[in-house]
Amino acid sequence: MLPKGNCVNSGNDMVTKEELCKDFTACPITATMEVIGGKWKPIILFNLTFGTRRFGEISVRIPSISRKVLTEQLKELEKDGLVIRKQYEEMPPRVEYSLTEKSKGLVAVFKEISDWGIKNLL
Amino acid sequence: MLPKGNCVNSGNDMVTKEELCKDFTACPITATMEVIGGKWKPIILFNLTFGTRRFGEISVRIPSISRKVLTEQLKELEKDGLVIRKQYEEMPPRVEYSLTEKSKGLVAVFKEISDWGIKNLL
DNA sequence: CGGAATCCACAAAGATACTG
DNA sequence: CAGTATCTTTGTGGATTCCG
Repeated sequence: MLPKGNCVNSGNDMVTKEELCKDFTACPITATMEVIGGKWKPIILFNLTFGTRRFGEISVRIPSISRKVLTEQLKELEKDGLVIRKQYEEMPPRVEYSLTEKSKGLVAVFKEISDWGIKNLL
Repeated sequence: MLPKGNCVNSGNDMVTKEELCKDFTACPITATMEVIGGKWKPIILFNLTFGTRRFGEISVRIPSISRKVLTEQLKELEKDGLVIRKQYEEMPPRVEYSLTEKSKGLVAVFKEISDWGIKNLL
């Protein structure tokens, strides 16, 4: 028996090592950070909280991200169900990205992160 | 002039490129993620939200992090003023880590992240 | 315009062994 | 117990070129 308290439940009860590992894999913090974490995803998602954006718009608003990386990140976000990609068959091409119902719930998360950052870092 | 809306202010007003870049460097989301982001820091900090922990305790509760990386991450967190390191001159040695006033404000952040993860990912 | 493909550099992380 | 030191491995991001 180990003291209870992995990332999921870090209280003071006792827990077996098996439960610890099991809980660890189901840690909501880890799971969320894997999906919205990383260097760029929070900024991309936060950008989209203000509405639908074209690829080029996002690129302009986040000047320091390369288009290659932006493409990769958007693909991952789409795969995880956090953004919707809508492609218009026009010339020149147009692609629009927007949040999903799932990711709209992240607005509260970004608000907390932003508030903390303003208060403690800026 | 560009459409206004970097990571800080992604509304629809107009903004100069200079303002865009200026705002970008001051983005509270980016600033916060640089300090609490990464693969391990959220878990480490979340662990400490339950109280003071010894190095070995943290290591047990986060089985998948190596002690070397845990040491590195704790050092960075200490440098950024997010954890306090208290060393007892005993044999065997004892080192305790705890949150600072600054990082205690992150509890709300982790709550939001955790709630969203439970609802949408687990 | 919105990518895809390729190559490259660097930093972060893991493995292992050792120590006050 | 709580780290260091060293080496190796992995992965993320950058630069460039090309395409429908």
